[in-house]
Amino acid sequence: MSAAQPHVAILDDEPEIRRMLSDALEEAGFRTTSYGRATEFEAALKRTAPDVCLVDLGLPDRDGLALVHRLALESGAAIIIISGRAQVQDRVTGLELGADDYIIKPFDPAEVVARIRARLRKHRADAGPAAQIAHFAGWRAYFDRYILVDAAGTETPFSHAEGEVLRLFLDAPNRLISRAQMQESLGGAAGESFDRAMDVRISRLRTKLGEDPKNPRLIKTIYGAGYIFLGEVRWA
Amino acid sequence: MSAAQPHVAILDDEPEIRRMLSDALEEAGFRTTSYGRATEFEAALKRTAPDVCLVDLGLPDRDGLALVHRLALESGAAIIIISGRAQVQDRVTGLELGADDYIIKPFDPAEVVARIRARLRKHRADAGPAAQIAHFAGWRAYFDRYILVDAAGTETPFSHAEGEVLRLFLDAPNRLISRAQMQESLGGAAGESFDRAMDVRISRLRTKLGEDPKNPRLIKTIYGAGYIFLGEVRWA
DNA sequence: GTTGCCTTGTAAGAATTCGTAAGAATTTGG
DNA sequence: CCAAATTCTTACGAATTCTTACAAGGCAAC
Repeated sequence: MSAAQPHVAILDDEPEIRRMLSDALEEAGFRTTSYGRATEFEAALKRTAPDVCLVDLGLPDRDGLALVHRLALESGAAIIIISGRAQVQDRVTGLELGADDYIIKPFDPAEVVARIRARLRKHRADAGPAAQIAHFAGWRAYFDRYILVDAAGTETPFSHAEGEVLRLFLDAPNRLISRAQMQESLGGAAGESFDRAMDVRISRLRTKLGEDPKNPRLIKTIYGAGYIFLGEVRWA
Repeated sequence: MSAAQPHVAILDDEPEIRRMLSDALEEAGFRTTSYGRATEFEAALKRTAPDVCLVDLGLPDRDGLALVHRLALESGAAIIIISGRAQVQDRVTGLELGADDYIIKPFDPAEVVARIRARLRKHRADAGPAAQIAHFAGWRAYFDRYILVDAAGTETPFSHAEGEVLRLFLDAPNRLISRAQMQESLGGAAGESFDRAMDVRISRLRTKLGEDPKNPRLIKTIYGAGYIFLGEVRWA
């Protein structure tokens, strides 16, 4: 896969549609090349290897499905069919022949972008799942390694239970989280375990974050309502 | 990925739809498990790792999109949303949150099958033919010769049982693997053999990898949840 | 066939994690 | 300022997991 700007190749015989797609895709941060005929397209494939191919089936100069089939076998790119043929049978055969997705005309460019992103994301994820790291208030939380790192670089391990609470906070900073919400998000089954278990989890988490019990700066208690995590959080 | 029969997990609150999907999928050669509630589904995920998850967004007991998001981060499975909400915006957010595909109700089972196949096909193609050599954290593991080689070139043999565990880890690095999942992937028969056998395998593997028991850097224990293998893995 | 080495599972004691209980501290309302 | 409710923290115990030790089984060399 190309580095920063994934390359999307567009094959459609209608210039308007090519234009619409390339505009939307470039705005979304992709590099695009467009072709109106299958022969041009195939010639270009010999020079460059796009990450994604958007192929319209209704081509004047070649059978679209055959082209898709060849692409699927020979190219490593993700192949997305765009077609006016909306029958289920069309979609099934397109997918069976090797397409990775099938979008029906008329389409919304936003959905095309989202589907392309989904394909690329999975591609990348297979190489190695993105590390889940959160930065906040001088801390870094590595959820895959279960450690906290402070500004000085000191590592502090945290347990799974503590990590669940921390993740909940970091996913919704500066927002009140009621005790009931926590129970539901974490404990799973409702109302079983003792309320105090949650307190203890939070208490232990606060200790590891070096909070002053008298004056917590990160995890604040809202008496009678719940908790709130203060600070700016950046996920990487 | 599981061997011959890929495993598809179905989460939908309507029994009729579950039935229709599982029938179609099993006829197509998949193994299926069905769940009507998110809690059941999540509990099952701790025991087994499906290859594909079909998730209905209209769940009674949990926010479907939040569930999809968590799945995308924590599970290696392909995630396909099935939903009655047909707006483009719904589809875009679903895909942005980590879904690999979005199918609108009412759907044709044949298309669902085709889309699942498309996901699995790409998955497998990326994985390529079973590689025999893995590089990670300065080590090289030669699975065909049952040998570990460290950065200095020193060779350490490992046994078949140890190799099974190691391969499981290297196939899904930086991802939590529950004890139950390991049993299913390795032990074959469910629940018979003593739990401790797995511990001992891991313990021996850790020893060969020169792990510090107090502070393991490669194979981490997540109390009550399972194990996680840390590091970048490259197969050759 | 026997010996010896290697692999694997089982058992038992040690260590870690997490939930519970109980007393202390804090906040709210009057 | 006092009483009641809520929350915090410490200590303890149950459950889970780690490691070491030992025994059973397999395989190769002799």
